[in-house]
Amino acid sequence: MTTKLTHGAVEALVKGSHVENPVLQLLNIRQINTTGVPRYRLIMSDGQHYLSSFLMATQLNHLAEENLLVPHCVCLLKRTTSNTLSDGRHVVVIVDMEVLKSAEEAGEKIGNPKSYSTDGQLSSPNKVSSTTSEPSSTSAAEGPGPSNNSKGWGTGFTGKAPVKTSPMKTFPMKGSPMKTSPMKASPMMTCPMKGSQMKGSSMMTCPMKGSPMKGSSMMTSPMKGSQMKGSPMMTSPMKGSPMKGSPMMTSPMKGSPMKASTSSPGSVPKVMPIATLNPYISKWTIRARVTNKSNIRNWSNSRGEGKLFSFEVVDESGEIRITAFNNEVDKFFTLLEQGKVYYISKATLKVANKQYTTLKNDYEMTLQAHSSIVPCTDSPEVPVMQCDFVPIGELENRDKDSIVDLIGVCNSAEDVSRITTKTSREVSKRAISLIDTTGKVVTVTLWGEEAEKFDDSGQPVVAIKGARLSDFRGISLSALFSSTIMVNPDLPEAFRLRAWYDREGYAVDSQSLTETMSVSVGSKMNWRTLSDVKNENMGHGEKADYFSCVATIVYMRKENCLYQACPSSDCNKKVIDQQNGFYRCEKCNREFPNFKYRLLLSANLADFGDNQWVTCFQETAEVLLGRKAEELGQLRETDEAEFDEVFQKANFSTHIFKNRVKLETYNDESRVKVTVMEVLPVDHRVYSRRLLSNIQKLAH
DNA sequence: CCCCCCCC
Repeated sequence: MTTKLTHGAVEALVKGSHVENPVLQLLNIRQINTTGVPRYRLIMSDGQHYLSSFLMATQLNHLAEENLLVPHCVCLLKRTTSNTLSDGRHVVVIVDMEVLKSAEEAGEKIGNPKSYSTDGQLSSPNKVSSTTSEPSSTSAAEGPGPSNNSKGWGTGFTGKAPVKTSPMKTFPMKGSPMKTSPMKASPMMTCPMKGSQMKGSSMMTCPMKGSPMKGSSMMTSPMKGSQMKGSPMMTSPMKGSPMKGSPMMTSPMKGSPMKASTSSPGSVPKVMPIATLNPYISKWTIRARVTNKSNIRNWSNSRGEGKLFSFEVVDESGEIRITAFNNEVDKFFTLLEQGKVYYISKATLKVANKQYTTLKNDYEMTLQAHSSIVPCTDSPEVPVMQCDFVPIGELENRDKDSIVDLIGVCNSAEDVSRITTKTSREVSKRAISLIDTTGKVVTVTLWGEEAEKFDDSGQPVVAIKGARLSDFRGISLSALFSSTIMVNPDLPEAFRLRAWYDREGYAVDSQSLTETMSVSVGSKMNWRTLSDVKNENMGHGEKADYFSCVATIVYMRKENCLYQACPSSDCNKKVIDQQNGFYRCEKCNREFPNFKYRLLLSANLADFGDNQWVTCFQETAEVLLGRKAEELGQLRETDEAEFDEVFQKANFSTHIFKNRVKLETYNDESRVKVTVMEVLPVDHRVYSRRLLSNIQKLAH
């Protein structure tokens, strides 16, 4: 059975008319650059027409690399954008697609497609290329792969064609709308809505309305800093947001209208999608919204010194980071406002260092002296931000140090505190706790002004773009300088979360990925059952092992639990009663008229599966028995019934035990010795789901 | 050309 292609789709895609999930056949694929991140240009056919000007967004490169994009395969184009290069040529950027039928299954070229002319001036789709771009039977039969021919159709996109559009003039600095001092660290510097103009914003239904969030102050809203005056209908922080519910806001992959993003002809420049930019295209203009503008920072290193700032921009196709240095800082810093849209051209593209980038773009941009940035006043369709939220329950599967976008309801937050860093800097920090529909909770640390200004009242929805995953206390996150923190953002995810939390989420038996609060201060819990300790041969290694368990004391040897120790403050050696009123310490080689009582308690701990003898020294034994060693020593001498009572009371009590386990050998006999390092109360915050599920998981 | 991202 032959596959039905979507006739007319090529034309529709080029013109930017809406066409729902068109099915096209790949006739050829070619890598158009030989260095850097590969970019692929495709010839696609709808059975009637073919067009060679399909450009694949790099996030789809895996399809080519996995050899799925073999000529004649049939593809479902789930998301595209149509654009016109500055020389007038049309490009269809494939942002998302899937292969419906392999080349093998599809068999051969479907129909007898003719070349689709993309421009009145162009008689063929390959004006800029050699004949290799024709999907003749021979070339179409070629498999994918980089072209060795530097003059092949791959060069067609490198901007060698004449440019019709006149370059933009650099926007003058005077009369800059920036009101705050550039150097002032505003708390809203990371908020996408900062400084956004509310005027003329159309009302939109606000899913947040009537939710408990209404009690949250405007101070925590991403709308903070917006010019709200003259918006009398504003009843909710979310309402009237210029974010306009763009479906592309959070997921570039779904629901994009396939509307041409080219501007109307005239003085406005032709605009290219960010996703199509690469260092091999020399002439381009993007129209994009500033989403995350940094402060100006100075640097000084062996290579020199200077100042810089960076910002991120987003359009419907993608996002990119842009950095300005020195003179360009002076030129552009005040011009660029968070949340506003600009035409940007003539900056330098370079490969982004993935180590530092939080954005989904293989490239980043550096502004140059001749770069042009011009405000775009009317562009509501430009999305506000792109987030790729990772469910909190998914975080366990992500690598340490990876950068993630996160959204959740802030169900609790620490107070802000001041800490001193290793480099003796003082900084504010605040840990907040986020929960989402996975029922998992994670702690995120906010820093600096983000920490100071954060308001958790009303249990707001918090979205964080670009937080770093850490393995501290299990799993936790830290906001970065480059993170964007949005409180009650106008995002579909936020509305869903709000509804979920208010309906049921507030009551779910949540499970924290981050070890919290009283337990495990400074160290990670390594939960084990007592049978695990044996089964895993814990302590048999060269170094001791440490584990934590929840267990019940089932027996304590009260005989010999106390000994008479050297009274020297740093010596706990057992002393010898000289029977003359003096006590001798062999270690100190001294006799003392007194001694101190020390505890050395052997106890048998049990959990549901096993039991284990452990040793508790002074501090831990005192916690278990609820008495000081000295007290117990006196009691044993004066009131044996009361002394017994202490043990009776402590027996069958349940605690969290943090233990050290090590194989010890004496007299050729090896046995595992478990020493209790710390005894903690069974705190329901910890001894809840996580612990139980871990124990259950570990038990089987 | 930066790339600091802190603390328990």
